[in-house]
Amino acid sequence: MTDSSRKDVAYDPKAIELAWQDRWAHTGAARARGEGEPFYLLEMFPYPSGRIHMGHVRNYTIGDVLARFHAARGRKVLHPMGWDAFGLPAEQAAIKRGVPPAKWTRENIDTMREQLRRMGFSYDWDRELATCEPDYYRWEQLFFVRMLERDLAYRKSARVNWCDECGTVLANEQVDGDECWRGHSPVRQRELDQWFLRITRYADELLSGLDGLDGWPEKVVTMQRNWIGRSTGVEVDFELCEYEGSLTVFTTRADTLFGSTFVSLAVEHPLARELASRGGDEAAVLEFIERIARQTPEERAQGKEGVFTGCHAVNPINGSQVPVYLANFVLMEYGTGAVMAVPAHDQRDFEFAERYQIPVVRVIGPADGAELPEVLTEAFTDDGVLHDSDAFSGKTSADAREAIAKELTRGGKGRQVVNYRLRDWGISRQRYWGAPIPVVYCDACGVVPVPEDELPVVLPTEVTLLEGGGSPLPQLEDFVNVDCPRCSAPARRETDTMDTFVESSWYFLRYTRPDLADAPFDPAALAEWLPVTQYIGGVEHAVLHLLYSRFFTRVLRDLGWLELDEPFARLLTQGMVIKDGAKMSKSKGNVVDPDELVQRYGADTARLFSMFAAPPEKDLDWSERGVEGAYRFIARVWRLAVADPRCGSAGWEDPGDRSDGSDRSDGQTPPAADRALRSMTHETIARVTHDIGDRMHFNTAVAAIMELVNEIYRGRESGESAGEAAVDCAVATVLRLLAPFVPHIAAEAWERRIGEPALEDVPWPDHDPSALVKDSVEIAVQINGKVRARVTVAADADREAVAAAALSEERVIAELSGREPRKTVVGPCRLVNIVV
RNA sequence: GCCGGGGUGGCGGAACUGGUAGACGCAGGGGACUUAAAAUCCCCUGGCCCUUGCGGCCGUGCGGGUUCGAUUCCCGCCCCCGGCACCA
Repeated sequence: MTDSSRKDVAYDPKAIELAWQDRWAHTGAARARGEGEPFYLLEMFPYPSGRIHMGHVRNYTIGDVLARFHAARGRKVLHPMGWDAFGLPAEQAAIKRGVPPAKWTRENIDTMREQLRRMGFSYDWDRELATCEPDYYRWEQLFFVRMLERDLAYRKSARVNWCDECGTVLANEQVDGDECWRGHSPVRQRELDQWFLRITRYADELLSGLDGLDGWPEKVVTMQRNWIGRSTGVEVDFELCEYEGSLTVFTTRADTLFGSTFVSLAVEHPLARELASRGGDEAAVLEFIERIARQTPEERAQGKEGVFTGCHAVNPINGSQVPVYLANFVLMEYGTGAVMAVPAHDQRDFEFAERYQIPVVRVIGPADGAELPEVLTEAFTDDGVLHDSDAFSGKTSADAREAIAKELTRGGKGRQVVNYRLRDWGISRQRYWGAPIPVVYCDACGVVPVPEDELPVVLPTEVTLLEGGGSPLPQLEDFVNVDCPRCSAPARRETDTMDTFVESSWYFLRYTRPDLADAPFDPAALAEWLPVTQYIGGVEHAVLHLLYSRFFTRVLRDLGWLELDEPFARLLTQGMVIKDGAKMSKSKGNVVDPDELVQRYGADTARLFSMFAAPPEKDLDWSERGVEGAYRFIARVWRLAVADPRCGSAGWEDPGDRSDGSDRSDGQTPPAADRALRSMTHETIARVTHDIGDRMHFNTAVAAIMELVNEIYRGRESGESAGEAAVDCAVATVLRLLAPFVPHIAAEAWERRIGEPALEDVPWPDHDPSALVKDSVEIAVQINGKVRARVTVAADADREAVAAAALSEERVIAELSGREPRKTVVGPCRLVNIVV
C-alpha cells in the first residue's frame, strides 16, 4: 500500500462528518417522508442558554437513534427541533453585558443550532420554531383570552411564592421545598394579585388519565399522582356555641368521629379572630395569630403549638361540646383550614393533646383483636374496629366511614367530598422576557381582554433593562397606556408576562404546521401526528412541563382545537450525565464541552459513547477512557469495512443459505463457517432490532454489534473464514445496524465499500429466522443443579434423546459413579438437570 | 412516615416469560508485529483452594422459604437514590 492510498483510507472523522452533514442538509434527508405509518419523535426542546451541554447530547442522541431507526424501518418520521426561548437568563445576560434579550437569545440559537447540526442530528429544520417570536406566542395569547371567557383563567389576590433572586413569583411546581427550582435561592410567601390557570378543574381527569399512560415510566406517573394528591373524605359541620354559625372540617377518617375531643383551626382561618373576641383571652389569641402567620413553613414544623379560642363546637354525631383551638400545624391551603382533632387516632392531634392536657378518647381497636397499651404513648392510626361509637360500634373502619358519612349527609351535617393537593397554576411573572398577558385594566370596565383581532400584544424588543433587575415594561408609556378596548377610555395594559412553561405546554402541537399564519393548528396535521409517539427528556419535568402539557392539551381540546386527551403516548426519561460523582455543572467545574469532544474524536464518537455507556434511563458516568473505547471501536469498524482491497466492489446482500456448497465464490471455505457467520449476522439483526425498537436499550444493541465485529475479525485470523459473500454481508450488516448510532461513518464506509444503492436507501434489515436454526446445540448437564458437563446434540433432538445423551456422557457417568438418577429434568432450552 | 426505583467483578454495565451469572466495554496481564515505541491483531482476566489432571469450594446486599434448578418468585430485614410529606 502506498503512502497516498494509506492516507485515503485513514479514518478522518471531521472530514467525513462535515461532508455528510452538508449532503444531508441539501437533500433534506430529515424531512418526514414516505407513505409509512406516522411516527412523531420528540425530544424536549432546549432553552437557548448559549451552548449545548452533554445532557443535550445524550437526550438528542437517543432521539436521533430512534428517529433514524424508525425511518429506516419505513415509518414516516416527524423529528422537529425548536427553542424554548423566553426566560430569565436572557434578562440577566442583558443586564450583565448590555445586550438586548432578543439579540442575546437569537445569537444563542444560532450557535446552538450549528452545534446540533455538527452532531449530525436528523432534525427537520424547516419546522424550527422559537417561542419568543410573535408568530408563536400570539396563539398562546389567543388561548389565554379564550380561557378567560371560560373562567379557566382568573385573577385573584393570593399568597404566592416569591423568589428575590429571580424577582418574580413562582408556581408551586417551581418550588423545591422552600427553594427556587432554578438556582436554589430562597422563596418566601407574598400576597399579590396574580393570574391563575384553573388546572384544579382538571385534577380528576389528569389523575385518571395517568392509568392509561402505559408507555410512561412508573416513576413519573407516581410523581404526578402524588402531586395531584387526591383524597376522599367528608366535610363535617360543627355548630359553634359562642358564635352564630358553624365550622366545617375536612376528614378522611370519619370512622374516628366519636373520638374527637377538640377542633383546631389554621391561624389564617376566617373565623380565627372572630372567635377570639367571644370569650377567650383575645390578646393572647391575637398574639398567637400574628406570630404564627409570620413564620415560614419550616419554623411552623418545629413543634405542635396552639391556643384556646375560648369557644366550643358541637360534634354533630354525638352532640358533645369540644373546645376550639388555633393550631400551628393546621394548613389553610388544604381542606377547609379546620380539622376535627382525634388524639387517640392521629399522631399530630395526640402530640397536641398531650401538651394542652386534652382528653384522649379511643374509639378504634386493632382489627386482629390485639390490646392497645393501658396508656397510649402514640396514636393508633391504623384502621380497625369501632367501639364506644353508638350504633357504629363493631363496624370496621372502612364500613364505618361509609355509614357515618351517610348519617351525616342525612342530617344535613356533612357531605362526602374529594380534596386535592394540586393548586391552580399561577402564571403571572413580573418579568420582561416573556409573552405579554393580553389584558387591559380600565377604571370603568375593569379587566378587559385584548380583542382577538388585536392580537398579538407584541413584546417591545427595543428596551433598556433596569439595573435593579426589574421588568422595564411598566415604564414603557407606549406599551402601558392604551385605550380601553371596550369603552375607549384611557386604560393600562397588564405588564406581567406569562410563565415560560405556558409556551412549552403546546409547542409540540405547533410543530405539525409551524408555518400556519391564520390559525394555531391545522386539524389534519394534528390528526396525522398526534399524540407524540415517543417523547424523550429529563425526569426533572415530571410535575412541571409534563403535567402542564397534559393540562393544556385538555384545555385546548375543550376549547375546540384538539381531539386529544393525552399529548405523549410514550415517554422516556433519560438519566443525568455525571462526572466525578456529581451532575455536570459550571459551579462544580466538571463540565465536558461537547465541542471539544467533537473536535478531538468526532460527533460519531460522542454519540456512540453516550449510547453505549449506560441504558438511557440511568445516570451516565462520564469516562474519558470510555470515550476512547468508543473511538477505537469506530476506527476498528472503519478498518474492517474500508481498508479492504475489494472496496467498491464488495457486495452487501444476504447470500442466503448455501450449505450445499453451491454458488460459492471461492469454492473452498467450509460451509460450516459460512453458516455460522450468517447465523450470527441474523442473530445480531434480531437482537439490535429488538433492543432499539422494543426495549430502547441502546447499550446492549451496540454490544451485540461489537460481538459481530469481533467475530468477523476472529474469522479472518483463524483461517476458518467464511466465504467472501457471507463476510461481505456481515460487514454490510454492521454498517446498517450501526447507522442510527454513528450515521456519518456508516454512510461513508458504505459508500466506499459498496456504493449503490446508498445506505439511506437501504431499509433496515430483517432477520431470517431460518438462519438462526442450528444443526446441533450444546447442552449443559447439571448434577444436582451444578454444571458438570456439556454434550452436543442435534438441534431437533427430543427430550428423551437429550436425556439419554446426557446420561451416556463420560463425565456424567464418572460423576454419578453408579448412583441411580432419581429424576432427570430436561429444561426447555439447552439444559439437563440430573438429580440423585 | 407513605410511594417509586435500585444493590451483580477493580470500574461502567449484561443475563428474554426461573434454566450454563459476569455479554460488551474500560482498566490490568501475556503474546504477535516492530531496530524500538505507539498504533494494530490475538489470548487471558470474579474470589479462595491443593501448581498436582479438560479439577474442588464459595460467589448477584443480609436471613429464611418455594423449586430438579432462584440475580429472577414469596416472606422478613439492611442500605442507597428519587418523589411526596404536620395533606387532617
